[in-house]
Amino acid sequence: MAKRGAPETEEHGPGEAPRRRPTINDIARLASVSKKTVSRVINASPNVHKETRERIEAVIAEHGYAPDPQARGLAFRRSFLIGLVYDNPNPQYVVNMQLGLLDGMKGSGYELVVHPCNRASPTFLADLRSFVERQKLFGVVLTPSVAEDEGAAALLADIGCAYVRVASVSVDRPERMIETRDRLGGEAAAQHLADLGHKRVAFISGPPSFRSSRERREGFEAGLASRGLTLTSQCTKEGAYTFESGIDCAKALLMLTPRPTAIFAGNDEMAAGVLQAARQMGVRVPEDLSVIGFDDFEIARRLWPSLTTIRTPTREIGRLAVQQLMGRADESREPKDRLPSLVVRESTGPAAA
Amino acid sequence: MAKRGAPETEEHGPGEAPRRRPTINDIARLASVSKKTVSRVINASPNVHKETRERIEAVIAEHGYAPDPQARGLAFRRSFLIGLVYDNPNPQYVVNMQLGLLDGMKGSGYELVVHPCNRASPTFLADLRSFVERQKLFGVVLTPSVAEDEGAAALLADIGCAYVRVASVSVDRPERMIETRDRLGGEAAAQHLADLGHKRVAFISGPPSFRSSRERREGFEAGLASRGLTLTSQCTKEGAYTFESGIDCAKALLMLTPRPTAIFAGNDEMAAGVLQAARQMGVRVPEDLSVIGFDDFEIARRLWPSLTTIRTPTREIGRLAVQQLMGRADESREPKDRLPSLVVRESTGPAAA
DNA sequence: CTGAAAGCGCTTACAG
DNA sequence: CTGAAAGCGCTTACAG
Repeated sequence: MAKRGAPETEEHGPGEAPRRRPTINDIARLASVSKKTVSRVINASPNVHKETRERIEAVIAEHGYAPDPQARGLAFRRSFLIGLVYDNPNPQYVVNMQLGLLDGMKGSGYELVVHPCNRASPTFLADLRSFVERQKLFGVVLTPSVAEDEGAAALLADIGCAYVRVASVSVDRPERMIETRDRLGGEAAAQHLADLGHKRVAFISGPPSFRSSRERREGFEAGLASRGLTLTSQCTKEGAYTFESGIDCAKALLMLTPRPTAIFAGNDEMAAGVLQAARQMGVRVPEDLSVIGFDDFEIARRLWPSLTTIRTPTREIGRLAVQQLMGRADESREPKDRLPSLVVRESTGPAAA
Repeated sequence: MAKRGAPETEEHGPGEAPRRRPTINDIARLASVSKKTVSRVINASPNVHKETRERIEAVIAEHGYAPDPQARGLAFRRSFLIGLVYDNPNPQYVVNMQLGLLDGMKGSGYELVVHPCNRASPTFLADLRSFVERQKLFGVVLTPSVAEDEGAAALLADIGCAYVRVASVSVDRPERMIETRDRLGGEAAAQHLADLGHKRVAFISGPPSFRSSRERREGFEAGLASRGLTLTSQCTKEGAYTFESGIDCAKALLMLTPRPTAIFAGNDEMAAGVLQAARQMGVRVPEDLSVIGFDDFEIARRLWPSLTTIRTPTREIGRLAVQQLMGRADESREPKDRLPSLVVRESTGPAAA
């Protein structure tokens, strides 16, 4: 390999063997204290004389000392790893969530370990258990739908693993929850369509295994009700949060007489399917049909017409979730930042006369 | 929390306190050997009497013993963590790669730690270094474009961290490379278009920071040349692997006179942009224009018309990369499984007369 | 406020 | 083929 580009390192000059990283013993010796006192500084114990602390901190900084998480973990009987446990098939969701978690963990010394899972697998709980116990995880963040799994939560509580569940509505103690309040998004969708004069509106739900399916529907119904409208059972179809299910449900809805003038799809993927079905059936969007999605993932801007949707701040939610897990919840932020909000684009318009 | 759904555990019956996990000392005592001998069994040392080994293995199985990776790591001076270092902005790529890595790591006792990075950041190498050194990673997998960064590779080599680079062409020693051979995909795209009778073909490349941009172009040119066609500089635009850049480049190409009858976009994202631009300019696909992408991510099937593209087996590539990193490369598989291949859908058709 | 001893659960280096 | 001792780099429990 080319030596060009090899980084200069502080650890060793040219020709010297790489010096090993300093340990707590090195720092103790250099600061003329016991390693226990260095340990107190590392762990921010209040019982250290101010001058002693400053001396030790100076030595630590000078030598770029960082405690070994493995040794620390062995003594603490837990690791400095945080697990992301997920079963959401949407890559955009997963990546946004990961980025949010990493945002919140930045500088904390923790690392993120990913654990996709399958609630339907017979070894689901056993796998989760061995993942958490073997690595002695500091804690895990659970996202939908596995966040709504009582078996998983009970297992974690049972083995004493800290966790935070991200879900559309509270299903656990407050310190173990981040609520995304999808219901509010459903309401906003309904009100947007009502404001555009739509009366015959339809809804395509996600699968019942996701609590968000229900919350989005109930929010939508509540929003319609606030404008004197109702969602008929004929105009309600159960999808699966997939593109294909969006197509199928939309085809059924577009064959109704009279045809609905607007469809609220439970997520952007299904909304993309609705647009596809409309195109195939010669239904113009938004002239003949308004379409609204949920998520505001990248696909929303790529669709044609571009998709009116409900934005969910997934990355921000992820940041909040880990911070809460690490006990560093940052209360200063506007809670508004984490609520679903309407994004109007081209796929919605006034109801046809 | 509801106790319903709490998993039954072998570790403790009702009312009992949870028993701690067995350690190497427990196994040694139960098998009437020293812990060193248990250690030999754990580490598959050949120097253990067959009967001794079997006795120990039975005790291990009976008690569900699994060595503590932290303690093992402390003694080994390295962890059982594998890092995924990436800067590819495409969520589908990242998730597919992660799934592939996890496939390959399944049952190995290693865990996957994710590390997105930014080559343009001034702290890029320092961040990578501290990530690897602090966690004493077993090794890392690098994916494009960071896989092509000589500074990163040199740093890892310097600090003695094993790594495997996933790139379109070999840029390192064979044991440190997984080649995706994107050039072959470019060739297949060219031959498909040539077979359909296209003569005036255009290309939208990715950014120069990705080696794949060049490989896909060179493959395309080679494929055209094999059919007596050439790619003119007028018909070559530099995009950025983004939807928006696909739109911009396609608009420029579609204003040429004579207009190209086919466009090969360097990835599916840009191909989506080409379809968008064509729609806006009233150019029909595939009647007036054939479009072909690269990747075969989910978006390809959702576009309208659905996208002809080059499939890249990202998940399989990921599986191979970690196995190679762990020294368990599985040579039995057909190498064919990992090559790019043409997927014909609706966006390509015969050249207009 | 500070430290010496013992221990976390493994492995290495050395004996036998 | 097997084991007793020492050590990996930290923390806990106990003294002072």
